[in-house]
Amino acid sequence: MVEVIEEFDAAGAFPVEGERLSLGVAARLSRYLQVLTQARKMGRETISSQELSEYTHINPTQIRRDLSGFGKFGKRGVGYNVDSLVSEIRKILRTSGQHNIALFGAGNLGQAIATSSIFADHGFQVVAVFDSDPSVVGNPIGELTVRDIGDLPAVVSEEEIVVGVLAVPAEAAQDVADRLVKAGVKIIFNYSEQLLQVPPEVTVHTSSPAVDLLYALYFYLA
Amino acid sequence: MVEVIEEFDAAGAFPVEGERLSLGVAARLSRYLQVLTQARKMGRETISSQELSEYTHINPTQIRRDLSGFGKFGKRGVGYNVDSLVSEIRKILRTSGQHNIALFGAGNLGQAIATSSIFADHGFQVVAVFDSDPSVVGNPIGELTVRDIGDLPAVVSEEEIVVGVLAVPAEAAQDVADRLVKAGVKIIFNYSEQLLQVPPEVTVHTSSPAVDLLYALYFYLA
DNA sequence: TAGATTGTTAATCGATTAACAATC
DNA sequence: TAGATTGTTAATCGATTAACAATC
Repeated sequence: MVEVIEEFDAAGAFPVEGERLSLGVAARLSRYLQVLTQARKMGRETISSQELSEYTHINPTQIRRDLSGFGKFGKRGVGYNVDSLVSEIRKILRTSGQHNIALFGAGNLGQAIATSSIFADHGFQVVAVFDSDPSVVGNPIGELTVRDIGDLPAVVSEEEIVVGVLAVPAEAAQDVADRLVKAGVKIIFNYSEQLLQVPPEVTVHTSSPAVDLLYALYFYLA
Repeated sequence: MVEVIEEFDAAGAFPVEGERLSLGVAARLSRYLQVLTQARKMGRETISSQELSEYTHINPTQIRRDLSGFGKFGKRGVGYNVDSLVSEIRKILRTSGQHNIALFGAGNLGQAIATSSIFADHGFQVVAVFDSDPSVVGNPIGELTVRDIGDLPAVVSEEEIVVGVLAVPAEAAQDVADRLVKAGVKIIFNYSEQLLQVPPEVTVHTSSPAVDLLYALYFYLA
Protein backbone atom coordinates (compact mmCIF):
# COMPACT_ATOMS: atom_id res chain seq x y z
CA MET A 1 0.00 0.00 0.00
CA VAL A 2 3.00 2.25 0.32
CA GLU A 3 3.93 3.80 -2.98
CA VAL A 4 7.46 4.66 -3.90
CA ILE A 5 7.21 8.40 -4.13
CA GLU A 6 10.84 9.24 -4.70
CA GLU A 7 13.25 8.10 -7.31
CA PHE A 8 16.96 8.10 -6.65
CA ASP A 9 17.56 10.82 -9.22
CA ALA A 10 14.97 12.70 -7.19
CA ALA A 11 13.06 15.92 -7.07
CA GLY A 12 11.74 16.21 -10.64
CA ALA A 13 13.38 19.61 -10.54
CA PHE A 14 15.98 18.42 -12.99
CA PRO A 15 15.15 16.88 -16.33
CA VAL A 16 16.41 13.36 -16.71
CA GLU A 17 18.32 12.32 -19.82
CA GLY A 18 16.10 10.22 -22.04
CA GLU A 19 12.84 11.47 -20.61
CA ARG A 20 10.59 13.74 -22.55
CA LEU A 21 11.21 17.41 -21.80
CA SER A 22 8.41 19.44 -20.30
CA LEU A 23 6.75 21.92 -22.64
CA GLY A 24 8.32 24.81 -20.77
CA VAL A 25 11.87 23.47 -20.87
CA ALA A 26 11.65 22.63 -24.58
CA ALA A 27 10.33 26.11 -25.35
CA ARG A 28 13.05 27.82 -23.36
CA LEU A 29 15.85 25.71 -24.83
CA SER A 30 14.62 26.68 -28.29
CA ARG A 31 14.81 30.36 -27.32
CA TYR A 32 18.37 29.96 -26.06
CA LEU A 33 19.27 28.29 -29.32
CA GLN A 34 17.91 31.19 -31.32
CA VAL A 35 20.01 33.73 -29.43
CA LEU A 36 23.10 31.51 -29.44
CA THR A 37 22.84 30.94 -33.18
CA GLN A 38 22.74 34.66 -33.78
CA ALA A 39 25.49 35.38 -31.23
CA ARG A 40 27.68 32.87 -33.05
CA LYS A 41 27.02 34.63 -36.35
CA MET A 42 28.19 37.84 -34.70
CA GLY A 43 31.43 36.16 -33.72
CA ARG A 44 30.78 35.80 -30.00
CA GLU A 45 32.78 32.99 -28.35
CA THR A 46 31.24 32.97 -24.89
CA ILE A 47 28.00 34.26 -23.39
CA SER A 48 26.80 34.56 -19.79
CA SER A 49 23.43 33.61 -18.40
CA GLN A 50 22.99 37.33 -17.73
CA GLU A 51 23.38 38.20 -21.40
CA LEU A 52 21.14 35.34 -22.52
CA SER A 53 18.59 36.72 -20.10
CA GLU A 54 18.68 40.19 -21.65
CA TYR A 55 17.85 38.81 -25.09
CA THR A 56 15.30 36.18 -24.08
CA HIS A 57 13.66 37.94 -21.10
CA ILE A 58 14.12 34.69 -19.19
CA ASN A 59 15.54 34.92 -15.68
CA PRO A 60 19.30 34.12 -15.56
CA THR A 61 18.86 31.67 -12.67
CA GLN A 62 16.22 29.87 -14.69
CA ILE A 63 18.65 29.64 -17.61
CA ARG A 64 21.47 28.21 -15.48
CA ARG A 65 19.01 25.82 -13.91
CA ASP A 66 17.66 24.64 -17.26
CA LEU A 67 21.15 24.00 -18.60
CA SER A 68 22.65 22.45 -15.48
CA GLY A 69 20.00 19.74 -15.63
CA PHE A 70 21.79 18.29 -18.66
CA GLY A 71 25.45 18.80 -17.76
CA LYS A 72 28.00 21.32 -16.63
CA PHE A 73 28.24 23.33 -19.81
CA GLY A 74 29.49 26.59 -18.33
CA LYS A 75 32.76 27.83 -16.88
CA ARG A 76 32.54 29.78 -13.63
CA GLY A 77 33.71 33.33 -13.99
CA VAL A 78 33.52 33.07 -17.79
CA GLY A 79 30.14 31.90 -19.04
CA TYR A 80 29.11 29.40 -21.70
CA ASN A 81 31.01 28.61 -24.89
CA VAL A 82 28.61 29.59 -27.66
CA ASP A 83 29.59 26.87 -30.13
CA SER A 84 29.48 24.00 -27.71
CA LEU A 85 26.26 25.18 -26.10
CA VAL A 86 24.59 25.28 -29.51
CA SER A 87 25.49 21.67 -30.15
CA GLU A 88 24.56 20.55 -26.64
CA ILE A 89 21.10 22.08 -26.92
CA ARG A 90 20.64 20.64 -30.39
CA LYS A 91 21.45 17.22 -28.97
CA ILE A 92 18.95 17.70 -26.15
CA LEU A 93 16.26 18.82 -28.58
CA ARG A 94 17.24 16.02 -30.98
CA THR A 95 17.20 18.51 -33.80
CA SER A 96 20.81 18.23 -34.86
CA GLY A 97 19.76 17.03 -38.29
CA GLN A 98 18.41 18.74 -41.35
CA HIS A 99 14.66 18.94 -41.78
CA ASN A 100 12.72 19.65 -44.92
CA ILE A 101 9.94 22.17 -45.33
CA ALA A 102 7.31 22.69 -48.01
CA LEU A 103 6.20 26.28 -48.49
CA PHE A 104 2.75 27.22 -49.79
CA GLY A 105 2.11 30.51 -51.50
CA ALA A 106 4.54 32.29 -53.83
CA GLY A 107 3.33 35.82 -53.07
CA ASN A 108 5.25 38.50 -51.22
CA LEU A 109 5.32 36.58 -47.97
CA GLY A 110 6.26 33.30 -49.64
CA GLN A 111 9.12 34.96 -51.49
CA ALA A 112 10.32 36.64 -48.29
CA ILE A 113 10.37 33.28 -46.50
CA ALA A 114 12.00 31.39 -49.34
CA THR A 115 14.86 33.86 -49.63
CA SER A 116 15.40 34.42 -45.91
CA SER A 117 17.89 32.52 -43.78
CA ILE A 118 15.59 32.52 -40.79
CA PHE A 119 14.69 28.86 -41.22
CA ALA A 120 18.00 27.71 -42.70
CA ASP A 121 19.94 28.93 -39.66
CA HIS A 122 18.11 26.38 -37.57
CA GLY A 123 18.46 23.40 -39.84
CA PHE A 124 15.21 23.79 -41.74
CA GLN A 125 15.39 23.87 -45.50
CA VAL A 126 12.65 24.93 -47.86
CA VAL A 127 12.79 22.21 -50.52
CA ALA A 128 9.57 22.91 -52.40
CA VAL A 129 7.28 25.88 -53.05
CA PHE A 130 3.69 25.40 -54.16
CA ASP A 131 1.04 27.73 -55.46
CA SER A 132 -2.47 27.11 -56.65
CA ASP A 133 -2.34 29.86 -59.28
CA PRO A 134 -1.39 28.20 -62.61
CA SER A 135 0.09 31.47 -63.84
CA VAL A 136 2.90 31.43 -61.28
CA VAL A 137 3.62 27.68 -61.42
CA GLY A 138 6.99 27.26 -63.09
CA ASN A 139 8.32 30.64 -61.95
CA PRO A 140 11.65 30.67 -60.15
CA ILE A 141 11.66 31.55 -56.45
CA GLY A 142 15.09 31.64 -54.84
CA GLU A 143 16.77 28.48 -56.15
CA LEU A 144 13.50 26.62 -56.50
CA THR A 145 10.70 26.51 -59.04
CA VAL A 146 7.08 27.02 -58.04
CA ARG A 147 5.18 23.74 -58.35
CA ASP A 148 1.54 22.86 -58.72
CA ILE A 149 -0.18 21.93 -55.49
CA GLY A 150 -1.28 18.66 -57.10
CA ASP A 151 2.33 17.46 -56.82
CA LEU A 152 2.20 17.67 -53.04
CA PRO A 153 1.68 13.96 -52.19
CA ALA A 154 4.61 12.89 -54.36
CA VAL A 155 6.91 15.62 -53.01
CA VAL A 156 6.09 14.83 -49.37
CA SER A 157 7.23 11.24 -49.69
CA GLU A 158 10.17 11.88 -52.02
CA GLU A 159 11.59 14.75 -50.00
CA GLU A 160 10.62 13.64 -46.49
CA ILE A 161 8.74 16.84 -45.73
CA VAL A 162 8.07 17.18 -42.00
CA VAL A 163 6.66 20.71 -41.91
CA GLY A 164 4.26 22.67 -44.10
CA VAL A 165 4.47 26.46 -43.97
CA LEU A 166 1.34 28.32 -45.06
CA ALA A 167 1.92 31.73 -46.64
CA VAL A 168 -1.40 31.78 -48.44
CA PRO A 169 -4.50 33.98 -48.07
CA ALA A 170 -6.81 33.02 -45.21
CA GLU A 171 -9.44 31.69 -47.67
CA ALA A 172 -6.98 29.14 -49.07
CA ALA A 173 -5.40 28.02 -45.81
CA GLN A 174 -7.86 25.30 -44.80
CA ASP A 175 -7.65 23.62 -48.20
CA VAL A 176 -3.86 23.46 -48.06
CA ALA A 177 -4.01 22.19 -44.47
CA ASP A 178 -6.36 19.42 -45.57
CA ARG A 179 -3.98 18.40 -48.33
CA LEU A 180 -1.03 18.38 -45.93
CA VAL A 181 -2.93 16.23 -43.45
CA LYS A 182 -3.89 13.82 -46.20
CA ALA A 183 -0.24 13.61 -47.29
CA GLY A 184 0.78 12.72 -43.73
CA VAL A 185 2.48 15.96 -42.62
CA LYS A 186 2.11 16.42 -38.86
CA ILE A 187 3.38 19.97 -38.30
CA ILE A 188 1.82 23.04 -39.90
CA PHE A 189 3.09 26.56 -39.51
CA ASN A 190 0.29 28.98 -40.34
CA TYR A 191 1.07 32.55 -41.34
CA SER A 192 -2.55 33.29 -42.21
CA GLU A 193 -5.05 34.36 -39.59
CA GLN A 194 -7.36 31.46 -40.49
CA LEU A 195 -8.32 29.10 -37.65
CA LEU A 196 -7.44 25.67 -38.99
CA GLN A 197 -9.36 22.45 -38.34
CA VAL A 198 -6.97 19.48 -38.13
CA PRO A 199 -6.98 16.03 -36.54
CA PRO A 200 -5.54 15.83 -33.00
CA GLU A 201 -2.23 14.28 -34.08
CA VAL A 202 -1.41 17.33 -36.20
CA THR A 203 0.14 20.42 -34.57
CA VAL A 204 -0.69 23.89 -35.89
CA HIS A 205 1.39 26.93 -34.96
CA THR A 206 -0.26 30.16 -35.96
CA SER A 207 1.94 33.20 -36.33
CA SER A 208 0.42 36.09 -34.46
CA PRO A 209 2.51 39.26 -34.48
CA ALA A 210 -0.49 41.36 -33.53
CA VAL A 211 -1.01 39.28 -30.40
CA ASP A 212 2.57 39.91 -29.33
CA LEU A 213 2.05 43.60 -29.93
CA LEU A 214 -1.15 43.72 -27.88
CA TYR A 215 0.73 42.13 -25.08
CA ALA A 216 3.70 44.51 -25.32
CA LEU A 217 1.31 47.44 -25.57
CA TYR A 218 -0.47 46.48 -22.38
CA PHE A 219 2.71 46.72 -20.38
CA TYR A 220 3.58 49.94 -22.14
CA LEU A 221 0.24 51.57 -21.35
CA ALA A 222 -0.18 50.12 -17.85
CA MET B 1 5.85 42.69 14.36
CA VAL B 2 2.92 40.83 12.90
CA GLU B 3 2.47 41.56 9.23
CA VAL B 4 -0.87 41.61 7.51
CA ILE B 5 -0.53 38.68 5.18
CA GLU B 6 -4.00 38.58 3.70
CA GLU B 7 -6.02 41.22 1.93
CA PHE B 8 -9.79 41.10 1.95
CA ASP B 9 -9.96 40.47 -1.77
CA ALA B 10 -7.69 37.57 -0.93
CA ALA B 11 -5.77 34.77 -2.52
CA GLY B 12 -4.04 36.49 -5.43
CA ALA B 13 -5.59 33.74 -7.47
CA PHE B 14 -7.90 36.20 -9.10
CA PRO B 15 -6.72 39.37 -10.79
CA VAL B 16 -8.08 42.53 -9.23
CA GLU B 17 -9.59 45.26 -11.35
CA GLY B 18 -7.17 48.14 -11.66
CA GLU B 19 -4.07 46.17 -10.78
CA ARG B 20 -1.48 45.31 -13.35
CA LEU B 21 -2.05 41.92 -14.96
CA SER B 22 0.61 39.27 -14.53
CA LEU B 23 2.66 38.53 -17.64
CA GLY B 24 0.98 35.16 -18.02
CA VAL B 25 -2.58 36.45 -17.80
CA ALA B 26 -1.88 39.27 -20.26
CA ALA B 27 -0.32 36.83 -22.72
CA ARG B 28 -3.23 34.40 -22.48
CA LEU B 29 -5.88 37.10 -22.80
CA SER B 30 -4.13 38.24 -25.99
CA ARG B 31 -4.31 34.71 -27.36
CA TYR B 32 -8.02 34.46 -26.61
CA LEU B 33 -8.54 37.74 -28.38
CA GLN B 34 -6.80 36.48 -31.48
CA VAL B 35 -9.02 33.41 -31.71
CA LEU B 36 -12.17 35.36 -30.85
CA THR B 37 -11.43 37.97 -33.50
CA GLN B 38 -11.08 35.28 -36.13
CA ALA B 39 -14.11 33.36 -34.86
CA ARG B 40 -16.16 36.54 -35.19
CA LYS B 41 -14.97 36.99 -38.75
CA MET B 42 -16.21 33.49 -39.45
CA GLY B 43 -19.65 34.45 -38.14
CA ARG B 44 -19.53 32.55 -34.84
CA GLU B 45 -21.86 33.97 -32.17
CA THR B 46 -20.80 31.92 -29.16
CA ILE B 47 -17.76 29.86 -28.26
CA SER B 48 -17.07 27.49 -25.36
CA SER B 49 -13.94 27.31 -23.23
CA GLN B 50 -13.44 23.87 -24.78
CA GLU B 51 -13.27 25.31 -28.29
CA LEU B 52 -11.03 28.17 -27.24
CA SER B 53 -8.78 25.52 -25.74
CA GLU B 54 -8.52 23.61 -29.01
CA TYR B 55 -7.27 26.67 -30.86
CA THR B 56 -5.00 28.11 -28.19
CA HIS B 57 -3.72 24.88 -26.58
CA ILE B 58 -4.56 26.44 -23.24
CA ASN B 59 -6.45 24.29 -20.73
CA PRO B 60 -10.22 25.04 -20.68
CA THR B 61 -10.27 25.36 -16.88
CA GLN B 62 -7.47 27.87 -17.10
CA ILE B 63 -9.48 29.85 -19.65
CA ARG B 64 -12.62 29.94 -17.50
CA ARG B 65 -10.49 30.85 -14.51
CA ASP B 66 -8.76 33.69 -16.36
CA LEU B 67 -12.05 35.14 -17.53
CA SER B 68 -14.03 34.68 -14.32
CA GLY B 69 -11.50 36.86 -12.52
CA PHE B 70 -12.91 39.87 -14.36
CA GLY B 71 -16.60 39.11 -14.44
CA LYS B 72 -19.21 36.51 -15.33
CA PHE B 73 -18.93 36.73 -19.08
CA GLY B 74 -20.24 33.27 -19.95
CA LYS B 75 -23.61 31.57 -19.96
CA ARG B 76 -23.75 28.10 -18.42
CA GLY B 77 -24.72 25.45 -20.93
CA VAL B 78 -24.03 27.85 -23.81
CA GLY B 79 -20.56 29.38 -23.67
CA TYR B 80 -19.28 32.90 -24.24
CA ASN B 81 -20.75 35.46 -26.60
CA VAL B 82 -17.95 36.16 -29.08
CA ASP B 83 -18.70 39.83 -29.63
CA SER B 84 -19.05 40.76 -26.01
CA LEU B 85 -16.02 38.73 -24.94
CA VAL B 86 -13.90 40.54 -27.53
CA SER B 87 -14.86 43.89 -26.09
CA GLU B 88 -14.46 42.75 -22.48
CA ILE B 89 -10.93 41.50 -23.13
CA ARG B 90 -10.05 44.65 -25.04
CA LYS B 91 -11.22 46.67 -22.05
CA ILE B 92 -9.11 44.55 -19.70
CA LEU B 93 -6.05 44.91 -21.92
CA ARG B 94 -6.83 48.61 -22.39
CA THR B 95 -6.30 48.23 -26.11
CA SER B 96 -9.73 49.21 -27.29
CA GLY B 97 -8.28 52.09 -29.24
CA GLN B 98 -6.46 52.41 -32.49
CA HIS B 99 -2.66 52.33 -32.45
CA ASN B 100 -0.29 53.49 -35.12
CA ILE B 101 2.63 51.54 -36.52
CA ALA B 102 5.62 52.55 -38.61
CA LEU B 103 6.94 49.85 -40.94
CA PHE B 104 10.58 49.67 -42.05
CA GLY B 105 11.57 47.94 -45.24
CA ALA B 106 9.58 47.94 -48.46
CA GLY B 107 10.82 44.57 -49.70
CA ASN B 108 8.77 41.40 -50.02
CA LEU B 109 8.19 41.10 -46.31
CA GLY B 110 7.34 44.78 -45.90
CA GLN B 111 4.84 44.60 -48.73
CA ALA B 112 3.30 41.46 -47.28
CA ILE B 113 2.84 43.16 -43.92
CA ALA B 114 1.54 46.42 -45.36
CA THR B 115 -1.13 44.68 -47.40
CA SER B 116 -2.18 42.11 -44.81
CA SER B 117 -5.02 42.55 -42.33
CA ILE B 118 -3.14 40.72 -39.60
CA PHE B 119 -2.35 43.93 -37.72
CA ALA B 120 -5.46 45.87 -38.71
CA ASP B 121 -7.74 43.21 -37.21
CA HIS B 122 -6.32 44.00 -33.81
CA GLY B 123 -6.49 47.75 -33.98
CA PHE B 124 -3.00 48.37 -35.30
CA GLN B 125 -2.69 50.50 -38.39
CA VAL B 126 0.41 50.87 -40.53
CA VAL B 127 0.51 54.63 -41.12
CA ALA B 128 4.00 55.00 -42.60
CA VAL B 129 6.47 52.86 -44.53
CA PHE B 130 10.17 53.72 -44.65
CA ASP B 131 13.07 52.46 -46.69
CA SER B 132 16.69 53.50 -46.79
CA ASP B 133 17.02 52.77 -50.51
CA PRO B 134 16.45 56.08 -52.37
CA SER B 135 15.30 54.21 -55.46
CA VAL B 136 12.17 52.86 -53.75
CA VAL B 137 11.32 56.04 -51.81
CA GLY B 138 8.20 57.50 -53.37
CA ASN B 139 6.88 54.16 -54.58
CA PRO B 140 3.32 53.24 -53.59
CA ILE B 141 2.85 50.37 -51.13
CA GLY B 142 -0.75 49.54 -50.36
CA GLU B 143 -2.37 52.92 -49.82
CA LEU B 144 0.84 54.51 -48.58
CA THR B 145 3.94 55.94 -50.19
CA VAL B 146 7.41 54.79 -49.18
CA ARG B 147 9.18 57.56 -47.28
CA ASP B 148 12.79 58.34 -46.57
CA ILE B 149 14.01 57.16 -43.19
CA GLY B 150 15.17 60.70 -42.45
CA ASP B 151 11.50 61.68 -42.05
CA LEU B 152 11.15 59.34 -39.09
CA PRO B 153 11.37 61.85 -36.19
CA ALA B 154 8.73 64.10 -37.74
CA VAL B 155 6.40 61.20 -38.53
CA VAL B 156 6.66 59.70 -35.03
CA SER B 157 5.42 62.86 -33.38
CA GLU B 158 2.86 63.80 -36.05
CA GLU B 159 1.31 60.35 -36.26
CA GLU B 160 1.74 59.20 -32.65
CA ILE B 161 3.63 56.07 -33.61
CA VAL B 162 3.80 53.62 -30.70
CA VAL B 163 5.33 50.62 -32.48
CA GLY B 164 8.11 50.20 -35.06
CA VAL B 165 8.04 47.02 -37.17
CA LEU B 166 11.38 45.99 -38.69
CA ALA B 167 11.15 44.14 -42.00
CA VAL B 168 14.70 45.00 -43.03
CA PRO B 169 17.81 42.85 -43.57
CA ALA B 170 19.69 41.90 -40.37
CA GLU B 171 22.53 44.29 -41.24
CA ALA B 172 20.18 47.28 -41.25
CA ALA B 173 18.14 46.39 -38.18
CA GLN B 174 20.31 47.93 -35.45
CA ASP B 175 20.50 51.27 -37.26
CA VAL B 176 16.72 51.46 -37.58
CA ALA B 177 16.32 50.42 -33.94
CA ASP B 178 18.67 53.23 -32.88
CA ARG B 179 16.65 55.74 -34.87
CA LEU B 180 13.40 54.50 -33.32
CA VAL B 181 14.84 54.75 -29.83
CA LYS B 182 16.05 58.28 -30.52
CA ALA B 183 12.60 59.22 -31.79
CA GLY B 184 11.06 57.94 -28.55
CA VAL B 185 9.36 54.74 -29.74
CA LYS B 186 9.23 52.19 -26.93
CA ILE B 187 8.06 49.01 -28.69
CA ILE B 188 9.95 47.36 -31.54
CA PHE B 189 8.81 44.33 -33.44
CA ASN B 190 11.79 42.70 -35.10
CA TYR B 191 11.30 40.39 -38.08
CA SER B 192 15.05 40.12 -38.71
CA GLU B 193 17.23 37.64 -36.87
CA GLN B 194 19.50 40.44 -35.61
CA LEU B 195 19.94 40.68 -31.82
CA LEU B 196 19.11 44.29 -31.03
CA GLN B 197 20.78 46.46 -28.41
CA VAL B 198 18.26 48.86 -26.88
CA PRO B 199 17.90 50.76 -23.59
CA PRO B 200 16.00 48.94 -20.83
CA GLU B 201 12.80 50.98 -21.25
CA VAL B 202 12.39 49.75 -24.83
CA THR B 203 10.77 46.37 -25.51
CA VAL B 204 11.91 44.25 -28.44
CA HIS B 205 9.88 41.33 -29.75
CA THR B 206 11.78 39.19 -32.18
CA SER B 207 9.78 37.01 -34.55
CA SER B 208 11.15 33.50 -34.48
CA PRO B 209 9.22 31.01 -36.59
CA ALA B 210 12.18 28.62 -36.63
CA VAL B 211 12.15 28.50 -32.83
CA ASP B 212 8.50 27.53 -32.84
CA LEU B 213 9.26 24.84 -35.38
CA LEU B 214 12.14 23.41 -33.35
CA TYR B 215 9.82 23.18 -30.44
CA ALA B 216 7.04 21.50 -32.41
CA LEU B 217 9.56 19.14 -33.97
CA TYR B 218 10.87 18.02 -30.60
CA PHE B 219 7.45 16.80 -29.58
CA TYR B 220 6.95 15.22 -32.98
CA LEU B 221 10.22 13.29 -32.80
CA ALA B 222 10.10 12.42 -29.08
C1' DT C 1 -36.47 17.68 -17.81
C1' DA C 2 -31.86 16.42 -19.77
C1' DG C 3 -27.65 18.00 -21.51
C1' DA C 4 -24.13 21.21 -21.65
C1' DT C 5 -21.01 24.37 -19.89
C1' DT C 6 -19.75 27.87 -16.66
C1' DG C 7 -17.72 29.45 -12.20
C1' DT C 8 -15.06 27.99 -8.35
C1' DT C 9 -12.64 25.13 -5.07
C1' DA C 10 -8.84 22.53 -3.55
C1' DA C 11 -4.83 20.01 -4.46
C1' DT C 12 -0.63 19.53 -7.05
C1' DC C 13 2.91 20.68 -9.95
C1' DG C 14 6.34 23.43 -12.20
C1' DA C 15 8.40 28.16 -12.59
C1' DT C 16 10.63 31.79 -10.42
C1' DT C 17 13.68 33.98 -7.47
C1' DA C 18 17.30 35.23 -4.03
C1' DA C 19 21.19 33.77 -2.19
C1' DC C 20 25.64 31.93 -1.97
C1' DA C 21 29.38 28.53 -2.01
C1' DA C 22 32.31 26.74 -5.55
C1' DT C 23 35.57 27.80 -8.84
C1' DC C 24 37.29 29.66 -13.16
C1' DT D 1 44.58 37.46 -5.43
C1' DA D 2 40.21 39.80 -6.89
C1' DG D 3 36.35 39.68 -9.76
C1' DA D 4 33.05 37.27 -12.22
C1' DT D 5 29.86 33.79 -13.06
C1' DT D 6 28.33 29.11 -12.63
C1' DG D 7 25.81 25.33 -10.24
C1' DT D 8 22.59 24.40 -6.66
C1' DT D 9 19.61 24.95 -2.70
C1' DA D 10 15.52 26.34 -0.50
C1' DA D 11 11.54 29.11 -0.33
C1' DT D 12 7.74 31.17 -2.71
C1' DC D 13 4.68 32.08 -6.17
C1' DG D 14 1.72 31.28 -10.04
C1' DA D 15 -0.06 27.73 -13.38
C1' DT D 16 -2.39 23.62 -14.02
C1' DT D 17 -5.73 20.25 -13.32
C1' DA D 18 -9.70 17.40 -11.75
C1' DA D 19 -13.89 17.70 -9.97
C1' DC D 20 -18.41 19.28 -9.35
C1' DA D 21 -22.26 22.26 -7.90
C1' DA D 22 -24.73 25.90 -10.13
C1' DT D 23 -27.51 27.11 -13.79
C1' DC D 24 -28.56 28.15 -18.58
